[in-house]
Amino acid sequence: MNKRKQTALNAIKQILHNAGLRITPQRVVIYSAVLKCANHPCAEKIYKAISLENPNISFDTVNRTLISFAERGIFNIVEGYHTAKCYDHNTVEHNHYRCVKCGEIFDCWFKPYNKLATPDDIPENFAVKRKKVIIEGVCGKCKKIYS
Amino acid sequence: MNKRKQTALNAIKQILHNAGLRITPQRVVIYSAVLKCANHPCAEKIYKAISLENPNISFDTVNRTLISFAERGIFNIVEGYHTAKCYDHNTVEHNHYRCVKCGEIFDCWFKPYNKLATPDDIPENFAVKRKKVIIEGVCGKCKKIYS
DNA sequence: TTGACAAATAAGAATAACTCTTATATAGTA
DNA sequence: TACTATATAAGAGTTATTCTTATTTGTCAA
Repeated sequence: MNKRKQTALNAIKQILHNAGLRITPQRVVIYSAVLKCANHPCAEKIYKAISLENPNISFDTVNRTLISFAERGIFNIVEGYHTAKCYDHNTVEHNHYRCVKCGEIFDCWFKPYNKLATPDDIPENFAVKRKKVIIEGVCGKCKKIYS
Repeated sequence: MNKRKQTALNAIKQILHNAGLRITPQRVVIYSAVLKCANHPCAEKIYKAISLENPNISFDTVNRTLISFAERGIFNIVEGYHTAKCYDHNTVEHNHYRCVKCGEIFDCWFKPYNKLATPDDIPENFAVKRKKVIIEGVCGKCKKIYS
């Protein structure tokens, strides 16, 4: 293992440790796979991505691991649309574009969306934690198909 | 049937007709049930609400009907969170509060959210249709339970 | 007003995405 | 190193659809 990989491995271990999670080979593999994945993968996608090199990691472990990562804030779950849960390894505040045809998610880094006003009709005793913006539309790929 | 009910029935028939859908007794029942329901019901909830008086309407019909209503803009599907699809009969532009503990949805009628700026990093060829705000937090009920 | 026929429905099977159960294994610490 | 709470694998179970097939029914055109 070269130096860069060693450093990355230590970083992962640190993150798991800080989250109060035991460091298992499965978790290291799953964490790395999500980081490596360009977009917002679901459990199935990660499972497929790792299973060739790690045929002994079960789907259940992938799913459970991703959920526990999300619960501890290591990843976020993308605001969903009744499809499989998708994970976002970038926990810096940002929003999402979403294609209503294919469900593809794109990041939106438009700053003003991070400082939206707080609404004036908050339900009784509702404690606001965060505000998210979803920009719905049709992506370039789907526009071609449907027009 | 009294006059008010007659008028309501005609209104439903008009809506279905305008949407290019055939007027069936099942659709009238399902449409009315969603209107009568206070919050944002899922197919299961509507099925349960109507099945006592209409034991011969199948769950599949309820589900299929709600989806076809949503496809034609009669209802909206609430931006979901990996639970059953929830429907919103109010198609006037508004946003939603969402309890991250129990998933309950509340309407947000804060006007400024209806005129958000268009972001400056729209992906190549992405056609923006609408922008939604989701205000995440913990509802009063759940705050009591978890504290 | 009555056929014709595309659309809609009921019932049950099939599927997708988890979620649980149980037995086994293993990190982390005492 | 031994112990024990955690974590894992494998497979069964659950939830929320979604599909298939046979049957029925709105709607329109004659």
